[in-house]
Amino acid sequence: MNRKAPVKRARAKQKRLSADDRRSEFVIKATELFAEEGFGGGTRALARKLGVTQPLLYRYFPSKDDLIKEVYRKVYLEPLEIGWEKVLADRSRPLRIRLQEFYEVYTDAIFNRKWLRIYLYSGLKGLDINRWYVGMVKDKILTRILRECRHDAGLAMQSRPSAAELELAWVFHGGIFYYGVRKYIYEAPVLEDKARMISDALDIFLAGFERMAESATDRRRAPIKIVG
Amino acid sequence: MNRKAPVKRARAKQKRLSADDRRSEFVIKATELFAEEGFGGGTRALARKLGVTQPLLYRYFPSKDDLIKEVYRKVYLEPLEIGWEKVLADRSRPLRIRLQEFYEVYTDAIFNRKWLRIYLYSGLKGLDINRWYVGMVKDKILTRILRECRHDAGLAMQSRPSAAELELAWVFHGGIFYYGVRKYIYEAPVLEDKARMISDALDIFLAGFERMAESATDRRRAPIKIVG
DNA sequence: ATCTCTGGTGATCGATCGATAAACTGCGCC
DNA sequence: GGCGCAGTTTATCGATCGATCACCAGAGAT
Repeated sequence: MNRKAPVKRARAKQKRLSADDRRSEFVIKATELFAEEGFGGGTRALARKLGVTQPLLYRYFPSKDDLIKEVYRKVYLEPLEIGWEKVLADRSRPLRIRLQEFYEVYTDAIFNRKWLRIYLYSGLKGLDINRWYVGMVKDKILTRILRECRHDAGLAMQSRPSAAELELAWVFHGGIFYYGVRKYIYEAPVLEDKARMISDALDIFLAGFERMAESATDRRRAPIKIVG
Repeated sequence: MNRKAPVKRARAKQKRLSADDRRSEFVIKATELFAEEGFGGGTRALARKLGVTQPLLYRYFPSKDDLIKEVYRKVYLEPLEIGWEKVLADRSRPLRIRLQEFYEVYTDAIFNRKWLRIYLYSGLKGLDINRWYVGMVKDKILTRILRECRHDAGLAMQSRPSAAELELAWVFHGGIFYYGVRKYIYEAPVLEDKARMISDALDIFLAGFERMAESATDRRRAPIKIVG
């Protein structure tokens, strides 16, 4: 056998990229792959998506875990790039409008198959970054929303929201989040008008907050008991 | 080499079980394993949990996939065994009480690490059984709740709830569901009093439903589009 | 034209995966 | 008390996984 034949390489395309480009291409395609297959997705499948061979991955990342960490970083930090802090805090505009705009922008950022699946997969792994993100939502979004609500209702300011208030905000926030899960994870039919969904959810949240604020001032809430 | 030495077996315990017992033990332990590791969890790790060897699995299940299917069946069908249909429909009791009791019982059934994790893992796989469950929640729970709400508010009965109403119910339901996810998946601190959380969520849902019902009587809403 | 640096490949290793076949062992039955 | 079957193990296969190594090739500098 002539093993020395200079096999004229019929490679589809010799894709010679700069190190930075190749590296970020790895992260992008890895995000897509892991979003679909979970983090158990293979490095060979990933290389195939790039049109390169598998060992090349290890020129850019010491291990698969390091690649995964980069995927986390990118996914979790992406939605934070929108400056929604100011949207919520800008008291020159009506609270209702601010909340509506914030949730429209926020859900625009995270309601897509890729983000939601990576988020759920990493949540199931119980990673620190996931806990950090949940804490961030609590501190930077829900606490801020509650502060604005209290201000809007003319209530006394307090450094930290009560546990019940916070839970109210979480249930509201979670309800909206679950809309994205139903649409992009379960692929179930949903009310197509997302803005309308947010608007309706806001209606009942704000009404509920006012009710709770009122009842908290005059009478103590009677505990609910269920017998049966 | 004396390869025929009758090695007196020092097995910890010869656990000789009946076929039925062994089989259900496989399903139980597989549920625990897959809940923690995902369905990528290995058959050897599963066997180790049972204190048996790995090939034994294949005496009871043709393949790992068949075992997984049994896990699905068990997990998805378990919460259905409570007869919550009657709890919701029993009009001799106040609606508010019925809803409170239903959600307390329902969440007692599904708010645990095992159930929620299996549910999320299988949801990410996009299986038919998951779609079936979501459809079941819609038809058997949310639609029924809305029907009872309409009846309670003295509104005209309609065979199927409007898309906006359904979405309202979904956001409410999802908000409660997300409480379980936060507690058992993210292991984040939550308001410990689950009944109180349900009660508060119900307050704002019912108030929101009434508001929507009122506004629907005087002015017409724009038509809503549903997309699969 | 050649040297060199670096992006990229081919071959392969050890571990682990799901699955199979054959041997063994303990319990119930006659 | 020995037979037989059902429950279990030992050994092993082929595929696939992440990772490593030596080598190749193409673009820019000289």
